[in-house]
Amino acid sequence: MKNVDGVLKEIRSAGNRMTKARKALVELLYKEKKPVSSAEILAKLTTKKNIVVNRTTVYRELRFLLEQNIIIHNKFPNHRSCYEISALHRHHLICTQCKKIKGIVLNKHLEDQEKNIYKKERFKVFSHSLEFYGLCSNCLKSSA
Amino acid sequence: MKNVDGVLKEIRSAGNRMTKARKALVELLYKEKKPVSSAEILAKLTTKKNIVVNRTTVYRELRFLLEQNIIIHNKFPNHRSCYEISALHRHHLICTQCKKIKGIVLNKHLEDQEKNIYKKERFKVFSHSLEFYGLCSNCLKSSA
DNA sequence: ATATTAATGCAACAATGTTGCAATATTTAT
DNA sequence: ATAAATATTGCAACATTGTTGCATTAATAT
Repeated sequence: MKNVDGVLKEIRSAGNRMTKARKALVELLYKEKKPVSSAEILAKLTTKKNIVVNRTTVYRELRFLLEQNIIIHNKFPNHRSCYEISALHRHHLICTQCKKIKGIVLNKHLEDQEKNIYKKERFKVFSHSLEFYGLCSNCLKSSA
Repeated sequence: MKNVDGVLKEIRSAGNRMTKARKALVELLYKEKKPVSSAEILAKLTTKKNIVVNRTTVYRELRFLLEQNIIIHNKFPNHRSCYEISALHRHHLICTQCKKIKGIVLNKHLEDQEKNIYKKERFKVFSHSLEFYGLCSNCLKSSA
């Protein structure tokens, strides 16, 4: 699993420029370790990194990172569109009340499923997403 | 598993009116048996059902059906927002090339996982989504 | 230090979804 | 079958998320 510096180096050696926005965005997403929305990214870049970037730039940067497969794009129901470092991707627990997202690790069962799917359906799986929706321990308490 | 008429009856007995748009939309989604986007719904209502409805009405109707838990809202990466009858919900195979979506049935393994998640994380799961992304048999052929 | 060109900001646009309000249609009761 | 009550509709205007063209600016190789 690549770390921040590895990814930054890789971007450079692929012939891409290292701008402050690009660097800050990758670092931010690595620090967050979970899906973050474009609006949150925009806000956190200015507050936490003191970097003022245009909305357009953020979207262009996100698209760039998506094309490089450095990040992935998550869309959850009743949630804003989110982006996260693909190397840090896990399955998610998504609280439908407070909207918090937490990554979890599951066992290897899904990989067997993917093989079965090819046998049965002739559909070649390249990736999957698995999300659980419900109430986190905090919201469970407050709703009790 | 409820059928179209059961659902329509249930809507009525809960004190809601049965308009042609509402009826047509539920019937359409039952017929499709898979996630459909708002734009597709709008188009198919006019072409297949000969019913002209405003965009606003479609969205309001979708929200109504969501609140009644009759449909669910799916958002897949690189895909339009989709809606499907919750009773017909399955896991999906999503072709990243032709964008076609197919429902599949998986075994019961996930339910055990949900119990484990509560034990480990104190997160109470109410629903989940599991999607596989890849190439369908057609697109596999044409890309070979 | 300079030339090259990738990345940026701005304004304008596109797609999807929401809201207020007056008009209309579906019910329920008569 | 008709009228009263109110849920639903259409329209226009707006919000959010994301994209595009174009002139300007900044990162890199030499």
